[in-house]
Amino acid sequence: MTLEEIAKIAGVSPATVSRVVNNNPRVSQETRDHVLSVIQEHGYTPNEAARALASSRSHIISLAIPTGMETLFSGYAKMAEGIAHICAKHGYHLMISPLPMDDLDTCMAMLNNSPAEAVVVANAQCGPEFLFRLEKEGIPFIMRGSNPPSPDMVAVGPDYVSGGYMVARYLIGHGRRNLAVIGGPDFHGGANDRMEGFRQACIISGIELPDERIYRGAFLPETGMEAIHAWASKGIDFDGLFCMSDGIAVGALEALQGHGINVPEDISVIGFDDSEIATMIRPRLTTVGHAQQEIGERIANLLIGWLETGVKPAGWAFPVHLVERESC
Amino acid sequence: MTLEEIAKIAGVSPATVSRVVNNNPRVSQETRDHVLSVIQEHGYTPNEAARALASSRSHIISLAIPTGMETLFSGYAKMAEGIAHICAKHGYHLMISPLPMDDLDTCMAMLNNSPAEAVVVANAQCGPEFLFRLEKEGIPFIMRGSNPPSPDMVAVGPDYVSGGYMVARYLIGHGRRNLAVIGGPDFHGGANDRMEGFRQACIISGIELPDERIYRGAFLPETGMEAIHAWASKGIDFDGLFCMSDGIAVGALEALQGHGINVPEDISVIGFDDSEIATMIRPRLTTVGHAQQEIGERIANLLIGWLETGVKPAGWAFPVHLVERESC
DNA sequence: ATTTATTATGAAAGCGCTTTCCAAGGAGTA
DNA sequence: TACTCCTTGGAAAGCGCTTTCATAATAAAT
Repeated sequence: MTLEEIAKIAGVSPATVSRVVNNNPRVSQETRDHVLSVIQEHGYTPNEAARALASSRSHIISLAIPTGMETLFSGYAKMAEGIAHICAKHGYHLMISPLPMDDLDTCMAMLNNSPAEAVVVANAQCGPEFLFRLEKEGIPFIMRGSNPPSPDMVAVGPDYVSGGYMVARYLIGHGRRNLAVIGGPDFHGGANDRMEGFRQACIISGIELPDERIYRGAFLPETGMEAIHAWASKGIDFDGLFCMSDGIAVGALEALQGHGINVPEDISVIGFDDSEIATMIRPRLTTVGHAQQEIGERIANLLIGWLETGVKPAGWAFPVHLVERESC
Repeated sequence: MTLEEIAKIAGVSPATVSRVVNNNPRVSQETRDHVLSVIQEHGYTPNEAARALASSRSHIISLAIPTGMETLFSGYAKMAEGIAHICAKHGYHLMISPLPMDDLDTCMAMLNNSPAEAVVVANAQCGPEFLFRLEKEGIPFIMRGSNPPSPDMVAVGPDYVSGGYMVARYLIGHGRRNLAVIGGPDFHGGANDRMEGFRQACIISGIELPDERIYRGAFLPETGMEAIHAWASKGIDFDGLFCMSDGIAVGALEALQGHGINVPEDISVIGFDDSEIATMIRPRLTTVGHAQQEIGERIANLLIGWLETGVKPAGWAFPVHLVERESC
């Protein structure tokens, strides 16, 4: 079934059918209903390729993720579903593009070879150069995260600053005074945001946070273990620990156990992300949750709006919430 | 830059450029090199939409996953990356389509509205009806898994039968004689395969496996807990437990602890999938691993081959391996 | 030298849709 | 009545590529 055939059957021109299909108002209600019924009856589905060619709009959004980071990707699964959900609703499609972030030229080539007309960057893991390249090439994109490298990039993600703030206040509320932090990479905007919020809360509460009790590394269990061991060997003491990801917390918890330290008796530990593992380890991890799927939905809505209207939207920070479990 | 412009610059016809771009052998090496250099110099990228329209080949593969099963989806992340990787290599693209599996008509409509020309079904979780629909509509597809509902569907996945076999033998090798199994849904081919292999090993080893020690449910921690509690309340005893997924094992382990049973001292527990949690829980879970990414790559290669040659490939079962950790 | 098989290239007709431009008719206005 | 304005619908020109068919050129066979 092609548009033209439908036109013939309905006794109208192809232009009219196209208008009906695309909700163009320049058709009388009468004609519209008639065409619609013919379409219904004959089960017509527009050819996406033809539509894309004629309108130079592919209706395809690409989700860029760094290759080799399966774990990260799986963390973004809920977001992906949120995006896909909204896409489907608006007749868009979600494509996933694992990109070798260490080779930006290849990345751009892959993106250019793809039919996607916009991209959501799912990792602040990659440095900012990638984002600058996207901007330079004029590809509409939204980054999932906060703290974009340039103020006119649009970022949508959890409100990490208040996340960090919340954690510190909670720890302090539990009587902890000697706080420590194990965080993500230095260049990671989200990690820096969490740090900032955490610091603010410390200042407000009149609590010191010496640099030696801050350890930055990857968002992985290994980093957690490293940090604990490093501190232990230097005899650095603390009673409240903020791990910037649940993965880090898993490692930290294990190392702590190894050193015969009890959680939550001796020290309180808080993670971040409220991922699945949080309920699977012992003690169950107190952590900070954010609405992954909702974020995905917002990103998709914003991006689609941008594509349709041509006006770049503003970013958005989603509130986060503390999930109390057993590690504090 | 369009093909036509390249043709003009190179002083050849559009047809020739097209042939060069598509590796059509009907071009002399000389011409080919020349055109290629012009393309290189001017940075030409073919328009995917036009190509799709003219050839009615979108080069897009859809990964169908059931909506709302984020956890499952995340489990398939590595596979997705494998697929995407091979796709990229062959100029294909991977689209993800969360489908409401409870409404097959909607599923098919969504698939038909998408530009995908083939699909990989990532969940044996959905009943077989979906697969039959795909077959009826003549959409090329490969299911990830084993034991397809119809013999002429192509399935690619881990060799679950030998996985189950391996587990039983291992348990028995550890001196366990009273075996028990907590498994996935009855309609799940993969679960049934594991069961079959497990049974075979029992028979060969002359070990009884009474039905009361087999509990089937979802692939979730809850199922593991239910099973343990059910058995405990009935006073059913066992010393070797096979959980058909790591998730189930997590629940079982927890329930076991709740009943004051020690693992691995009192009973040995083996999971399945070698997912991330396996190393994060205590005791670290002995489990069965399979090459997720490799499976994805194979699926993609097979599907692309099918698309290019038109001949339906044969399915494939990947060997699995036992990962020894602390729960046995 | 003539015919036949081969190979390399171009011309041109679409693929199925969108969109601009134009025409016709009806309503509103002077 | 003559004029302008607005609404609805059609005609037709592409969008950028693929692919069939024809043709020219070259090689092989007779």
